Amino acid sequence: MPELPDVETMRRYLESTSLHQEIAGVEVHAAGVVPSEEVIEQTRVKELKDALTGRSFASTRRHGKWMFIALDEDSDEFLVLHFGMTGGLKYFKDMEQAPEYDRVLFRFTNGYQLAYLSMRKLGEVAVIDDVGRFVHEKGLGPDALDPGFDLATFTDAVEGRRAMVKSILMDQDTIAGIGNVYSDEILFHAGIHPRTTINHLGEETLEELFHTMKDVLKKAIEYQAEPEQFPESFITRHRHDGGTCPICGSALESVKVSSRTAYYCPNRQRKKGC
DNA sequence: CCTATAGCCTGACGGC
DNA sequence: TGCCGTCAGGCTATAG
Repeated sequence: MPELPDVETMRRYLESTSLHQEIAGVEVHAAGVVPSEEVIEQTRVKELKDALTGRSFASTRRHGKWMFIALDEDSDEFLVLHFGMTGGLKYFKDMEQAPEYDRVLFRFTNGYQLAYLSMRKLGEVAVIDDVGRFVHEKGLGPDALDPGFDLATFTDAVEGRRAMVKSILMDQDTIAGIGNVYSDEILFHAGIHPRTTINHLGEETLEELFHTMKDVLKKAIEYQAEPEQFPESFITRHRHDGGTCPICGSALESVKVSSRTAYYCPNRQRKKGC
């Protein structure tokens, strides 16, 4: 689930539910998501609780697949969330409504609580004091939907590189926010075979790829990153064994790229060069 | 620079 | 039904 459109949807969900309420307490049900060596695990959990209790969520930001939540209006401290492959958020009141796999629970004084869920515990919950530095230290590239991330920046970033185009799209150091599913969706609409090496794309195709990337991500956000709501022309709901192209009806094929399974339409996505 | 692989963690699914 | 292998929308570290 959690690629850029999903995280953006969750960010909006958090904004519409959880801002400006005092945090009464924090429960960590699975310390695994609070990064630490085992010996200092309890210390890190305590740090998280101490940093949040009595504060409130003031505003949110997102960079790629990372969400940042400001603690109080003029604080430099941020709660940072990453959702791994199976993470999510749920705001609820009664414990009967508690979701499965709630790893960290932020309890508000109004009796409601926000749960950070992660079935596979592959995400991360931490408190940081400088978003810019955090993004820099992670080596993240520009957020895919940042208006400042324009065509020229994109072509500069891939200039001289010869990796497969799907690998480039998924490389968080190059562009932050795109994962396996949306790279497939983007390449499908751009008509590019996932194993095409990027140096074999002509200038025009590269430009089309860039605009398609922006369009697909924006469109997915419009539909709250819910594949069931996506237009029929999207490949996401069809990207499984036995799936067919929603446009031409061809049987979809799959191939490994960066150890991930890429689904594509062999008719509409011709390998270009290489 | 690039690819492939393993590992983290848990659950779903298919085959026998 | 149970057991086993494989795979899954993430990221990192490592080797070649």
